[in-house]
Amino acid sequence: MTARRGSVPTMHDVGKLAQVSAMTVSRVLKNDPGVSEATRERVFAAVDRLGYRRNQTARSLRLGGSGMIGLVVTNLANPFYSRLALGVQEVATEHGLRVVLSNSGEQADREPELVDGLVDHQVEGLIVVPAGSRQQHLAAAMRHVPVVFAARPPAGLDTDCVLVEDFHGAREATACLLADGHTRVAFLGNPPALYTGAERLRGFWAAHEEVGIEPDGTLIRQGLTDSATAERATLDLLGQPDPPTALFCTNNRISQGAIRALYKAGTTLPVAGFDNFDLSDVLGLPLTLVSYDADEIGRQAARLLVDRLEHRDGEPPASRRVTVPTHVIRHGAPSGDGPGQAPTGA
Amino acid sequence: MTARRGSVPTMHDVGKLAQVSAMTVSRVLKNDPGVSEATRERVFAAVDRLGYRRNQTARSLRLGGSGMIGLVVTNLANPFYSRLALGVQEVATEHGLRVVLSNSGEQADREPELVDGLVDHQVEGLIVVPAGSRQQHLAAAMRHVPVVFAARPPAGLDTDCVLVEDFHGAREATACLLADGHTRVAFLGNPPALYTGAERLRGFWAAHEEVGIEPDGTLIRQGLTDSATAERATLDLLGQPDPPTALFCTNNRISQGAIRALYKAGTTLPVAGFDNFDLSDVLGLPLTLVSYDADEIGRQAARLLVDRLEHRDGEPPASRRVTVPTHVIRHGAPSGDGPGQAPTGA
DNA sequence: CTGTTAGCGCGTTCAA
DNA sequence: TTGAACGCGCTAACAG
Repeated sequence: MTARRGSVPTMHDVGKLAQVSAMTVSRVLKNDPGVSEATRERVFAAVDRLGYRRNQTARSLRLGGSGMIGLVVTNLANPFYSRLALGVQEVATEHGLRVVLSNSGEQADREPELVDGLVDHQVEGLIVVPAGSRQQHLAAAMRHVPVVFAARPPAGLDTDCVLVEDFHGAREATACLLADGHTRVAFLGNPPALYTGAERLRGFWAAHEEVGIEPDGTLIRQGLTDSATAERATLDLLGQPDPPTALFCTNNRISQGAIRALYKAGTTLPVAGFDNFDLSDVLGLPLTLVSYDADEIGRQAARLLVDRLEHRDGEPPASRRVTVPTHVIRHGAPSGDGPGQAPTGA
Repeated sequence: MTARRGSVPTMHDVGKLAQVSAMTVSRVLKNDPGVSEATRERVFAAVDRLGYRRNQTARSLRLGGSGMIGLVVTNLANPFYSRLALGVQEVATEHGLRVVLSNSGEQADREPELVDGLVDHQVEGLIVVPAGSRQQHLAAAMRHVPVVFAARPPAGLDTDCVLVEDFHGAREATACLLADGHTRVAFLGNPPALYTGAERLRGFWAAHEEVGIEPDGTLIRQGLTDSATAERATLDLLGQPDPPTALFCTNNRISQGAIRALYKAGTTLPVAGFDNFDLSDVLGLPLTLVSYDADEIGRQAARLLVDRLEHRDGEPPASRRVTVPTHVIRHGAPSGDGPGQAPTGA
């Protein structure tokens, strides 16, 4: 019952069994109307009997299209990217496309081979969350297939991309803390070389300027890459002579690290951060989160890509930039007005 | 700079530019020793100039192997499965294999087409987390390629599979609650039709038997499918005349739903559950979690598959069943012996 | 309604 | 050291 070697049936085999040519089998399987009902049935019977399945590789070669698109993400273990991947899958499936997924593990140097490999496999297009700022390999890939950027913009490449409102979201969340009277808000950020890191810092800064406060340089920590580094940075900040009274974190992992640090230190501080995460509503902490639909980033990226694939033969449309909106969610401490979530807008 | 239509260069094009035959290009790209250094260089130059990439589809057709394996999971949004997918990726990459990922969304009826589609795409093998108990389509797929089951066992199919210690883990965690003196432990479980659901209930029951307690039927809720249903079930239990004094949850989503219910109800109850999850250590709840390495399930499954692929031509080895170990983690309430995690084995 | 021819891009086999 | 012929499995275009 396991895979029988040397036995994979071909159209020819099916045809022989059904007493027709391979061509007729092809027609039946394609639902070509010009086939008599009698032969149709014979063919289907033979297909069933042999367990025949069309060889999509051969079809791709003949038809010139693999029916696959490639997706490269930086870290599938981050719910953000798995949601993004689901969004891509959803739209791809609607269009009869299969998704080949690669994970760069945030190692920028691994990305080129992943991208090249996907191109070799004849994917018809690519959606990429670029891991680094070097993007020549993506330029090269664009000579073969359309490429859509997700979550981070292209650097000097003319192509579609889907972003979230990084600046706006960071500004808005920071403004919430400032409006609550905080004047010493710490910034816990990912590497500034990353677009999102830079952009969210800009938003943080802008919010301060709007209320006429200069952020204290000693409260700014950048280059945090995961929950553990964020935890250490937070503990460090708490131990400073003049510690912060609130925190702003640029992504979910950093927020979680900061929260863990506060927990271990036995302290509570208002925390704002980019990205919502599981159980954020039951932590009993004053939490201000920049939330958005990660699936939607994937869906939009897939739509842009599909659109380009469908207009392959005409003039390529001008490159587009889509932005997915953010909104701020506030969770209160349980001591506030009850344990429920405090709904909030801007 | 975008994909130039009608321009994808072939080996022939490269050969023309390098003034050799396509065959020689093929040899150069394959690192075939029998090529003069001079021509090698000319060929590589031409490859660079044209941005040539071998057509993997054509190679697959000729060589009879796509270099891809298929992975079907039920819910990529669940960190458990994205970790599993990462584990698969890791091992696949080591062996030069690419992973094509499909998400069944826990809809058992969608699974057959996903599996068939992957087979059509000439994947060399499949790793499947089966969504339902109907598995004929998987039997059919096994006629084409080896199939490894992950997280849930095959039903009447003779093939490899990787499981976690469902029974053992559930028994152990439940035993912890019972050892703490609880006699009314509620069971919040996923559908009993799922192997994991049944198995974990068995473990729950066994732990009770071992201390001579008969579980109260009114405290057993099965068929929970997500965090929301678990939350409702928990609230319902809490409102019963004779409510539970502790909870056992069969997976991460159910645990989270239960925790949310407790939070909303303003109550605290010891919770035990299968699967670890982010921030479980900072909730300040008495939490007993059955933890294990989800990546490892993927890695082991991939190893089993690769092993079969490598022995394709010999007699297929007898089917194997691998089990990934679990261990119990206990987090204390902050009122206990300090806010840190209480490390525990047992 | 059905079959034959040809070729998608590549690599194995054989010959030069 | 290099090239020509052939075929992997399938299907568009043309017979019949």
